[in-house]
Amino acid sequence: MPWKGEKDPYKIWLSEIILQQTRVEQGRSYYENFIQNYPTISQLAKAKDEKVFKLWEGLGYYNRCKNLLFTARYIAKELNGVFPGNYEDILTLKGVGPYTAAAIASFAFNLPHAVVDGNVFRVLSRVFAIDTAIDSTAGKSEFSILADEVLDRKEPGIYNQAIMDFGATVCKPFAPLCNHCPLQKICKAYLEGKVNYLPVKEKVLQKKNRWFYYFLFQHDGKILIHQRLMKDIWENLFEFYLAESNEHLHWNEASVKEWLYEQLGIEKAEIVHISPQFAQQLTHQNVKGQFIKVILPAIPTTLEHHEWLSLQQIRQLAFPKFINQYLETGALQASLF
DNA sequence: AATCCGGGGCG
DNA sequence: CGCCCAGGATT
Repeated sequence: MPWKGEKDPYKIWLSEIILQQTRVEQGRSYYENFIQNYPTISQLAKAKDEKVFKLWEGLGYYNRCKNLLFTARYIAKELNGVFPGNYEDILTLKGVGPYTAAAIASFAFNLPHAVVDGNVFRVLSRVFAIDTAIDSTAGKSEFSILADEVLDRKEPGIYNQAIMDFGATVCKPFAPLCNHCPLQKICKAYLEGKVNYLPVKEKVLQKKNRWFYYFLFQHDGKILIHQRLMKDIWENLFEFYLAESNEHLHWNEASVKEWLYEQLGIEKAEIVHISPQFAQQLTHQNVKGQFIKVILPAIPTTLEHHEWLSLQQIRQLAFPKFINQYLETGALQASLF
């Protein structure tokens, strides 16, 4: 990893935020782009929200990006640009929880705080054959205490890196390399034949189905754009005019015109195109939908206080992948539609 | 304590 | 298709 052996708390913090629930190979290029654009925390603090979100586009969990900016500005202004140097103060930073605080404290300042991430849960649950659910409050507490007990207090940074590397490459979720494992003789799960049953999780997550029908309203060379600011998926990202449904709707020119009239009072509209179905799987919901291009000769009163942007302005904005899938088909050319 | 937040990779 | 990923915030 490019940040291995790194001692700059800014770079460690940035990489750890990027790597929350994110594979190293997925986050690497994002990390490099951020460091190239913002080599120091004060430069990140001065950045415009829109540019930072554009850099984060596609990485997911967009509140990480919001908190990243907030914390950069907090450190730049309130702490004179000096990154906090102890676990308790690091933990107070927005977007920084127990894992990230321990990672920064141990990697940057060699302080004795044990990281407990998905790798550590897995390694400890197997080596000690603990079947307490890792997603329960009791489990989090039990594994944190155990992780602290087995931490190497002389080299906490190296130890933390090592146990996570070990979990990622040897003690893997599926098909772990028990045959070559140096802990074979002391691993309780291996000795008891329980490796494939650990760690234990108790919660099963439910998936919802949602149908997103996006109207690309064009008027006078501009398109209606909306920023998602509600507590929902894709917070702070941009989108077109959204009609959401909890069921599959079948659109044709007549049903679109009827919908436009009944919902928005639009009488004159040219239905240019109705896209095929698009879909995206999220961790906790399935999003399906279509995109409908509409040219409006006049802006209806119901759409007056929305933002209308040119293609050039739209290209600067960060969109969810669901929309980018559609845009990548070449749906928005220079001549619009 | 329960629920929510993305997107990618892998078997 | 289900699970997991160098987790955290909110309610």
